[in-house]
Amino acid sequence: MEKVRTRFAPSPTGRMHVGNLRSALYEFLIAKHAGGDFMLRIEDTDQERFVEGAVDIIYRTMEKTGLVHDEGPDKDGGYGPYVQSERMKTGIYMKYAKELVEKGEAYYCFCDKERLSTLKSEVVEGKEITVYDKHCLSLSKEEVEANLAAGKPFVIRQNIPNEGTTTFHDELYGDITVENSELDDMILIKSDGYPTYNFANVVDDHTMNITHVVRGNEYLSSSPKYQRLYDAFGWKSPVYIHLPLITDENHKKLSKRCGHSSFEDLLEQGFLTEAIINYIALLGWSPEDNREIFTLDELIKEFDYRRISKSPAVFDYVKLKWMNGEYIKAMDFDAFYEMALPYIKEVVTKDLDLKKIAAMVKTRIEVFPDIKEHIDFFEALPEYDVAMYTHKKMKTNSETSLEVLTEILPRLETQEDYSNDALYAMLCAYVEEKGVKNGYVMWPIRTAVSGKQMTPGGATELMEILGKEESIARIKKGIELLSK
RNA sequence: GGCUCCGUGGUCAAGCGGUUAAGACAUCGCCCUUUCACGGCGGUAACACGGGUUCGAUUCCCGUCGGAGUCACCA
Repeated sequence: MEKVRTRFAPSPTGRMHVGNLRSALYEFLIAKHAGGDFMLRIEDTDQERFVEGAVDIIYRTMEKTGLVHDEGPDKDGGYGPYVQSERMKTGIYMKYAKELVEKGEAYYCFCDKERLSTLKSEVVEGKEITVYDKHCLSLSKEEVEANLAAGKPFVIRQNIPNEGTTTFHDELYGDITVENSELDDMILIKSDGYPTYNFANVVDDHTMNITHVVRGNEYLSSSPKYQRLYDAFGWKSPVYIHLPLITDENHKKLSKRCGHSSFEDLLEQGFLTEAIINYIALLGWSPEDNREIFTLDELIKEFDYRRISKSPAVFDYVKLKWMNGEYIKAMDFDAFYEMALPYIKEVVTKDLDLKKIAAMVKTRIEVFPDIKEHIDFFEALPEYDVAMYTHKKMKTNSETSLEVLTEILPRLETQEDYSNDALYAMLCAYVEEKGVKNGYVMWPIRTAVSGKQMTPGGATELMEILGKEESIARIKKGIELLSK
């Protein structure tokens, strides 16, 4: 069996779209699962859309996610160049386009924008749809030569007959057949001499020996044209695997507008790379068992592309957050601390034990920015309502709280050891003396010390971090509030 | 609009002719608890519809409806 070769072929036009990243992931997994090679090719044939720095984003993303390529612009494997603009300089696309012209499978077209605009078109949903009328196909060889000699701008179009049908096979979707009359004579070589994506893609995939073409579902409808290209050249077509679309909550193709459509967006929002990869692996694919948490290596082992689903998948931000939380909980503390520190420092400037704060918060957050709302009270006691002292289950209210706080204050003042354990023991002794439930005492103290409904730890844990002086000040403040 | 694809709970999904139709997220309730969270337990919730084929359809076929994608000198 020949070695499996897949490729990730992004265009450097900006951020790494989640859909693209998933394509890269699946391409990587399909190759690696089969012990094959995964290749990176840069498709920069559109000079207008090229964005400076976008190639770096691609490299950075691949490295960060662990999708290491075996071949690429930076790693020659004998099939280079791996950047289409460089490949173009070798004349490869023009050479093959001319071969097609020779065969009558393509032809020169000199129609300008003006003539094209006179073609009958139809406006559907705000989009103008025109079909080229094969006008230049009737040009004689002499006319073509003359136009060329005169330096007239031209494009080369694929020649698709109006009769018959074209069929291609997709591993997931099966055989797909369309009427040739539905297929437009698409442009292969643009007037600037660059190949279109459609053409460069086919030529490159073949010449670079790609065995499995894995791409988004949006290419399904243009695949018959690619198939005709392979047939016209007499090339063996690759195995096609079209991936189901990833949509937003409205079931529309994921777009920048939703705010989390790119890998970088997600990173900025505090997600872990591993969690993102794990999550998107499960968007459109499922393992044989019910497992959901996978490392990249585990995915390589389990990934059977025949289990990729056919229907589109909604990108569920909530579930991603849950998964990210799972990863955070499983994280090594030091690694977590390093990542959490900037978020902690954003709200805590006082000289407190940040490690302890980090440890408290680790199991309670889903994404790093969640940290802020959990710990902001450490910096300064927020304004709070005395109603917070009332808790049905703890059987507490303003009166009982006032009593507890006033009774406990002297003990806190004489208490030397402000460690969690010591404070807890001290309070428990008080609880026993009074013959009440733990919460009856802990609740008002925790409230007074934090001023919050929700905190990342219990009363004594908070006091340990806040320290004696601040804890007492806050208890006094609580007494003051409750006395009113 | 033409063409193509898709159609199991709100979401991701298992299922591949006979099942009490898994599991996860979300949601709800209970328990635990130094509040919340975590954790544990439990609940609500789905085969789009109509015809076939079959002893038997979520599963196969056809149609309807619904959704999406695509129709560029963008990829």
